[in-house]
Amino acid sequence: MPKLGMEPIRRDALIKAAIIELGQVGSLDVTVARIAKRAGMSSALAYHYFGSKEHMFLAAMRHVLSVYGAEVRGALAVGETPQARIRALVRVSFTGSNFRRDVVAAWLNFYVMAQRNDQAERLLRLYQARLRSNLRHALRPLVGGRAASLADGAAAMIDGVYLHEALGTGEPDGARAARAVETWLDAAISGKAP
Amino acid sequence: MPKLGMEPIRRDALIKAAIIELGQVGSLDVTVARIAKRAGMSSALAYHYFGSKEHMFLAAMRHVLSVYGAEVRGALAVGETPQARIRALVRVSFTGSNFRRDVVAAWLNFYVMAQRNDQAERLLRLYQARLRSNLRHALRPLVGGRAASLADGAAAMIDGVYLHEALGTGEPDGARAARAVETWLDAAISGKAP
Amino acid sequence: MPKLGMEPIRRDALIKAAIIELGQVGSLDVTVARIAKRAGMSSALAYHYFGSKEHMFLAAMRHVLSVYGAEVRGALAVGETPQARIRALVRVSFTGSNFRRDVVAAWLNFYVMAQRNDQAERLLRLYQARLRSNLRHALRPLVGGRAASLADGAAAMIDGVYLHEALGTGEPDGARAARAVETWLDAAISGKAP
Amino acid sequence: MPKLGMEPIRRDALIKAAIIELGQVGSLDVTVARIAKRAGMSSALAYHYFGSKEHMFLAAMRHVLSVYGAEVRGALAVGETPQARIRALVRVSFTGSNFRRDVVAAWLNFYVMAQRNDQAERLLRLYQARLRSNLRHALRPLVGGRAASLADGAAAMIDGVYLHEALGTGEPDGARAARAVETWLDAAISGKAP
DNA sequence: AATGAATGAGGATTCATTCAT
DNA sequence: GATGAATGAATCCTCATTCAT
Repeated sequence: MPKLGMEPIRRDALIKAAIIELGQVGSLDVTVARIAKRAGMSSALAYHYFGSKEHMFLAAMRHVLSVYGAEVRGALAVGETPQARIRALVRVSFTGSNFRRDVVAAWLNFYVMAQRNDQAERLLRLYQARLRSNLRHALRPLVGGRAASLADGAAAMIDGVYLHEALGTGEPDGARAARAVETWLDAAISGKAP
Repeated sequence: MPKLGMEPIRRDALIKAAIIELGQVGSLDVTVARIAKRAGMSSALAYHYFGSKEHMFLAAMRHVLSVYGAEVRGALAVGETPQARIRALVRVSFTGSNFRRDVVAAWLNFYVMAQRNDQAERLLRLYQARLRSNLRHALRPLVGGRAASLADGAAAMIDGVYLHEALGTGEPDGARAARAVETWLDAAISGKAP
Repeated sequence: MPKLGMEPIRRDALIKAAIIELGQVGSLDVTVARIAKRAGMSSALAYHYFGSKEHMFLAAMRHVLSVYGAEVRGALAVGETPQARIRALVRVSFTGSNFRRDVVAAWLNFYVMAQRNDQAERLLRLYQARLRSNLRHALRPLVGGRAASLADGAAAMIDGVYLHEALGTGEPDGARAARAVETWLDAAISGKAP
Repeated sequence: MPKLGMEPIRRDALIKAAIIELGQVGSLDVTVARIAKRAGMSSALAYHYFGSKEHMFLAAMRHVLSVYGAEVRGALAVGETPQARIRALVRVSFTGSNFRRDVVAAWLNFYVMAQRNDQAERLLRLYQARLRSNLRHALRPLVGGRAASLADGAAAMIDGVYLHEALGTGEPDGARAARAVETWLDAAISGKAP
């Protein structure tokens, strides 16, 4: 029997390396060879496991999204009041593994990829739909019929702030970012606008 | 006899072609040959005028930014009340040449480019600084000390909505986008949050 | 306990798979992995048994040739008159396992292989020499001194018809092919030409 | 104005180099780089002119076929009697540029290519159809209704002899090859077989 | 001013082959 | 006996870029 069970380990290493390279190089032009090297293997092996560069990036994207999704679920489970749940939803985007420099940069590239790759587009839409849906549910008890429109706005706001961070030098400041979104949300919630 | 004054015409054609290609292909991988072809000339001539692909993209970026800047100035000049000026600032981002499908996509790629190219980064920062500054000035009469923070928020919101449009299928809807931002701004202005 | 006698079974499966793939893909570019997969094993095992891709192809070639040779011997044993023996020699080439679509295509590739591989060339020459020799022996009672030249012609004719079938669409028609050769042989035998 | 009119020269050089390499290496695995080098240019230029390796091979094939076609037309124009025309048709296949060692080997590879490439298959069929048609026309005055079947036989015979030469060592002997075919044809023409 | 010609360098992808278990 | 793991070495193809004319 050969050495077994390498596949998940290798895939994982490649996905992580891809995200780091994506963040470092800042574009989808990252070489498969570079990613493989960072992951400690030959590029041929990377192909063996992913079949193509594109598939590798999609896997990386799925990984980022699933981590995000898991943290969202975790945060929602903890929040007891609607306010707490909203706060949690916002904070998750700007915390921990979702707000690391390289992950933020990777996101930006996923957006670019989504313009050409259907799979990527679908993933991105899915993420956005979930985010909006979660926000809507949390907002409804507070603002009733305005929930939908506020949720859309909050989602845009989150992504906008996120985008700004993709450009900043130095490590992004999640606390500040979250506060910016929350400030707006508070104002909007208590505001009269539809 | 050599044709006189061809230079600005050629440069312009290339810049416009670059933006269109950028929007169409959706990534910086557009080839110089394709751009030149669309602009009706050989790629060698493109190099003659711009020296490198990067310079060409930077010129395209500057073009987009300067069009935007001009429209902002025009809009500010017309607006008489602070409210009108804010409204104008927001609308400009989602109108006409600033909100065409390809321009939006080009913009996204400028963000990517800014992660590696200092010039591009500077241009983008400059744009953001100006946008914030303009918003601040317009907001001060209405919210006083909260102007700075509201301006930052509005800027993020604008870019966030813009980003969402970059992904949407079909032509982006500028009126809806502008309304989304304005709704938020109104709420924030009348809100109690800092 | 290790299974006993797996070797011949595995080798056989690989050889058969190689021929099928050769016929299907239509060139020597077939990958070892594909052949092994079709044969129901890992490519590593294919290497275990054959040492190299080339050896595997040579084995396949030998297999095809030996099947052919066996059928020739069988046919000759049955034929009682010279005419019957000639007829048998011709028919064998266009019957059964020697005239299956994939075998015909494989044959064509053996010709290509023979241009670079000495072993392959030797095998091919051997086959041709035997075919000619058999034809000569069968022809001698009928045409005496013209046997050698007629045998050469018949051999060329057989291969030419065979080649044409390798290109045809649909399953090759052995009966028609055999008849074409026989018609010529009959004419030549009764002809005045040397 | 740049250096002009290189295209036909380069294409020609590449086609010729491709045929030589094909004959030398003996398989379609010839590297584009090798061909380009032999033709005295970079492989990038080869791609510039042909777009792909496949297209280059197809062009080579077309070249070989068109040379052959031209020689056939020339030979037919000269032949005055049916016998002379038949003789000419046979001899052309075994003379000059159609019977050079490398060209013969190239042919063999065209057959292989035809198994996977539709264009190649079409070209090969076209060649065969024309050869048969020419033979039929020349044979009709001599054998009437048997012309079609004799033409098919002759075509197979020609290709068969040709195939045998692809394997021979040393320069092929065209005269002998032609004689072999002619002997058969004479016998068949004067024979009683249909 | 303008362009066809030309290439070096690089990157994705494939595959025969080896090896540890 | 059997195979997943692993890679070096190609090879195709692309493209930014340069240059002679």
